Amino acid sequence: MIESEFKRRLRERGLRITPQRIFIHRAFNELGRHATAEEVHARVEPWLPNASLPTVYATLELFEEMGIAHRVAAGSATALWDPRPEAHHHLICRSCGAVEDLDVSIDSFAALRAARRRGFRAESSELIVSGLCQRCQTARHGRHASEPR
Amino acid sequence: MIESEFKRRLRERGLRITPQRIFIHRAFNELGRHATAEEVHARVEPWLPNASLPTVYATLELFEEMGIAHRVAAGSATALWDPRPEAHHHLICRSCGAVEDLDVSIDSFAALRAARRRGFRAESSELIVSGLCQRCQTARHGRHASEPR
DNA sequence: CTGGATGCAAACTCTTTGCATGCAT
DNA sequence: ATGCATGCAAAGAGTTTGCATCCAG
Repeated sequence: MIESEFKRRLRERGLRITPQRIFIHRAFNELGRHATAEEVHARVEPWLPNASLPTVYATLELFEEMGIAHRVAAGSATALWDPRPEAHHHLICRSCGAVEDLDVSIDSFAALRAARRRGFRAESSELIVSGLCQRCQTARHGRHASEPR
Repeated sequence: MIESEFKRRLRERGLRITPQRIFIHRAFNELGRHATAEEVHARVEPWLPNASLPTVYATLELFEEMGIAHRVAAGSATALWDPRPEAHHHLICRSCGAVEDLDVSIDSFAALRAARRRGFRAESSELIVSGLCQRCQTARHGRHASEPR
């Protein structure tokens, strides 16, 4: 989402347009894919040296409410936010925790209908494929040391 | 999985058959669905008052390696382990964090094939549908207080 | 016996909260 | 001027690690 549109939507909601929100939005867009709060924070730092991590968290939550960001269901790993508007899915390595995008389309119509029947208001759906990434397959016993989980 | 089979598979791997492993396995099976480590631990307590939470964690991880349990990708919520062997999917309320099973079948063949093409060894796939559960839809602004996230 | 498994306590990471200050409106 | 948003610090939750002890094989 472009910046002017973002500002307009903030105004619509009666929310303040602050430098933090603007720069966090910019950093988030530039990062492109499933970024952690930490990564967003690091990217904002050069522009706003005093920006705090709690503000980044609050702003990412705001983005989620606005539909700009989507928190990726990444198992026990660190929370990831994904800025892509198009539907897509994720591969998650159960050994090292790496997350990759998967650009295939999945027919989740039956699932969404079943959800609605149960009184659940579905907003998005995402396929999580878990297994072992290429690196972890070759590493002994499926887990290479010196890697984040 | 029945207990004798479980013991056999432990032996196969050269792992010890300890009371903790037996009772955690039993508790996990009896709980049935997406249980937290805490819940498993509470269930084991009457049988083994000194069982520790770290042991429960270690054992659930072991179950996952053995293919007995599956860690549910539940966003930022507390980790859940699911004992069901059959493929199924989950509804996750973005407001209160509740997780429900969804028994529909999804054709994820294209996704699994795409994963394999990328060198990823897929072991399981799960559709995560996020949105608002019935309770949170009626609660004001989509979030009822006094509920776990 | 022997080393893998456990219990305990403590550390660690990520995320959220409380509160005084500041700034967008 | 007004009160929402921020920064800082600290708390909180969940999970993992280190190490001495114990017990299954």
